[in-house]
Order: sequence, then C-alpha cells, then structure tokens
Amino acid sequence: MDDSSCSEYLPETHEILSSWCHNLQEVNCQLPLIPTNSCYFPTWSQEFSASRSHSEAEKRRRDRINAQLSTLRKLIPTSEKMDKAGLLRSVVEHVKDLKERAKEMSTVLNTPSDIDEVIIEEEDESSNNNNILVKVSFSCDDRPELFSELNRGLKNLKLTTIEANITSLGGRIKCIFSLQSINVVCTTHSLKHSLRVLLARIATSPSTPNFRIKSKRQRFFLLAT
Amino acid sequence: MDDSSCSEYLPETHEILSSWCHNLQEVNCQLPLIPTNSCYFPTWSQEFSASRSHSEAEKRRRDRINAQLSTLRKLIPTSEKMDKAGLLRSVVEHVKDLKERAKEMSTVLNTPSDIDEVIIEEEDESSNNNNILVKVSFSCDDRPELFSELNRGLKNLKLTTIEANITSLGGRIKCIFSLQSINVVCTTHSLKHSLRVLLARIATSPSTPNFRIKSKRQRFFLLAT
DNA sequence: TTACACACGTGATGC
DNA sequence: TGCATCACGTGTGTA
Repeated sequence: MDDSSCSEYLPETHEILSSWCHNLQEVNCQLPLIPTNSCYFPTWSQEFSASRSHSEAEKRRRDRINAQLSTLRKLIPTSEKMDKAGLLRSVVEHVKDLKERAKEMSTVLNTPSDIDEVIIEEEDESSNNNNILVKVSFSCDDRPELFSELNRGLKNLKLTTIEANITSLGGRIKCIFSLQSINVVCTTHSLKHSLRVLLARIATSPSTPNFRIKSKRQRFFLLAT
Repeated sequence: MDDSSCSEYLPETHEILSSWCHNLQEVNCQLPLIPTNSCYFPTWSQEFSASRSHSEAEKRRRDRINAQLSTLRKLIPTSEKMDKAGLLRSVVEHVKDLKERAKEMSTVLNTPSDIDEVIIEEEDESSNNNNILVKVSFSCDDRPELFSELNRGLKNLKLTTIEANITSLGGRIKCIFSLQSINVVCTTHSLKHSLRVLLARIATSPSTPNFRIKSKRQRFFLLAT
C-alpha cells in the first residue's frame, strides 16, 4: 500500500473518527493524530510514513529477540515445542544448574590439596538412633595400594561406604566418603578417633618405591573462576 | 469500566466506524465485529468481555515471560541496563561458554558420561614381555557396592591395580584403571574379554534398592556437543 | 527532533 | 466452542 490510497481520507472524517475513538477508549482505536497547525495531507502522509517506519522498527526488534530465543532453543535440548515462557524457564534452570556444576567442579578440583588432611564430621541425623553416619574428607599422596588399604581399614572398623567421591590429580588424591556404622557398641567419639588414626596411618604410609605418577596435569587451568 | 458505559454505542455508529476501519486497514482500528444474526447489545457486551479477558490473558503471558527475563538478568552479571535482545544474547553466550567449560572440565576431569562404557586398551610395552598391562576406562551408575565388586572381580582375574582414577558425580561414576597381570598363561585377548565381561556385569548389575543418588542433575548439559 | 525500547490490546491460529 | 500462544501495529517514555 502506498500513500495515495489515503487520498480520500478527509479531515472531517478523521475528526469524527478520532472523536469516536477518543470517547470509546476501550475500543483501542489507534489513529495517528493530525496536528492542527499544519497543512493536512502532507502531515497525514508524514504521520503514515512515520507509523510505517515505527512498525518496521518494532518488527526488527521482535525479530532480534526471537532470533536469540531460537538460538537458545537449539542450545537447550528438550525445549522444542515449548512456549516462550517455558523455554525461558528451562534456560533459567539450566543456567543455574551449570553455575552450580561449575562451582562444584571447582570444589572437586580444589580437592586434592597439597597438604594431607583428614576432616570428619557427623551427619545431622546421626544422633537419632544407633546408626552412626560420618562424612570423611581425606587427602594424601596417591599410590596404588591406597584403595585396598582403605577398604581393609574401613572393613575392620565395621564401616559401610554409603557414598564415595574420589578424585586423583597430579599425584594427590582426595576421597570424600559417607560412612555408616550400624549397631556398634563404640561411641561416635571413639569411632571418629579410630577413623582418624586409620587415615593418618594410611596417609603417612610410605609410597611404593617404584611408583611414578603418570599424568601430572596442570592444576591451575582447572581452578580458574 | 463496566459494560453500561457502552450503552450509548449505537449500531449505526458501530457500522460507520467498522466501515471506516475496514476501508482504512492501515489505521489498524480494531473493533470487535458485530455478528449480524443476533441481538445487538448482548453480543457487544459479550464481545467486549471476551476482548477484556483476552487482553488480560495476554498480559499474564507477557508477565510470565518478563518474570523469567528478569530472573535471567539476575543470573547474568553485567546484564543490567541491557535491552531484551541484548540480555538474551548474553544468555546465549553465557550458556555456550558454560557448556564448553563443562565439556572441557569433563574431558580433563574424566567426568562420568551418561552412557555406560567400557574401553580397554593395551599399553605399548605389553607385548615385550609376559606382563600384560591394560588401561581400562569404565563408566556406569554409581552405587555403594561397586568398589567391593570391582576389587573382587579384579582379584579373581589376578589383576593388580597399578593406577586408579575414580570420579563420581551426579550418580554416575567413572573409573580409569591401569591394570597389570603378571606371568599369566592366558592371552591378552582372552584377558581383555574376561575383563569386558566382568565390567559389563558390574555395570548392569541392579542397584541397591534403597540407594538414591543425592543430586540428580540434568546431565545432558555436560554431554551436549 | 529522531531513534529506540517496552507494554498494550488485538487478530490469527492451533488445540 | 473456549483457551492458549504468537505476531502485529500502536502509544508512550526516555535519551
């Protein structure tokens, strides 16, 4: 459509129309206003042209937004056939998840610390019954016999491994265990003491002489925020 | 505003208005159409009410989308004072970056993959003497009994663990072993076969019924290419 | 003034 | 039908 199709649009009719539209705001009848202090037709033309460029600009804006949305849709699996709000909700979830994961990664990566450490803490629910639940964080030099020694020691203490997270990096190893001791006569205190002794012994046990760590990775790369 | 405020809106005026609006589509004058085969006022009321609920629903939709957008804005640093398209572009960048980082991390960290896998390869020097050296990469669902089963199985195969790297994350576990079999009569081929059978059995062994992974994340993020 | 960004109400369309 | 989503053109505020 070009401007000439507006040539029959007379001032009177515009006034009538505007007046009606103004009185009936609920109809949301949107007419470009006609300035009263300038000649009529050029102004209408200008208004119309402005309106068109406005709508075109708005379309470009919408297209920019939708382009990013469809990019996001490709990045997030299982987001096909989701509406915009749903897609964005998934995006929020995934960003949160990725951030948490990255944080956890750096925690895990931090893990094999350079100094031997043994941290033992009881879980909250440990005092409720005769089951003792402890969480153990344990760092030392890595070596082949470590696992069998750990298994043997934990077995001797009648401890069951509920959960284990073991990371070995650069010749160091960090183990995080959730251990459970069921129906034992010893106290939590004595159990923790025995555990501490066991782990200290394992940590300071001499390494196999001919054991050489194969892959010494650059740890700083992993620790960047 | 209630419907009574429309009481002066006469059919004639609506016709005139509709006619004008139809002839001047470029004005985008949007009136609810009046069906010709029903009484006038109720229909107008109904149309108006429908129109109002429509616009209200649309507002709710916009609000839902904008709520997610502002959540995203909080999640993405330096996205204040960005327009919607810019914000979404940052989100896309951020997600891509985080995914790449996670992928990198999982490569470096040997993060467990979502599919069970068993990769067995001989080390180069294995053919030189009667010692067989194999490197095993093994991924499966994590569970408490895994370690003891692995130890038992490897012991039965007369395999010594030279090096072990074990990572558990999100309910999955990945083990990388360097295993040595000294002075055995079996061939490398049969050893690898036995090993593969063992690991496949362990990987598909049913999990302890009451064992629940603590954090069940949407893991596909780490695996997306 | 121009240019841009956002919210709004509406028609179209799919279930 | 009614209810949901989307694209559209417009009014409005801001720089």
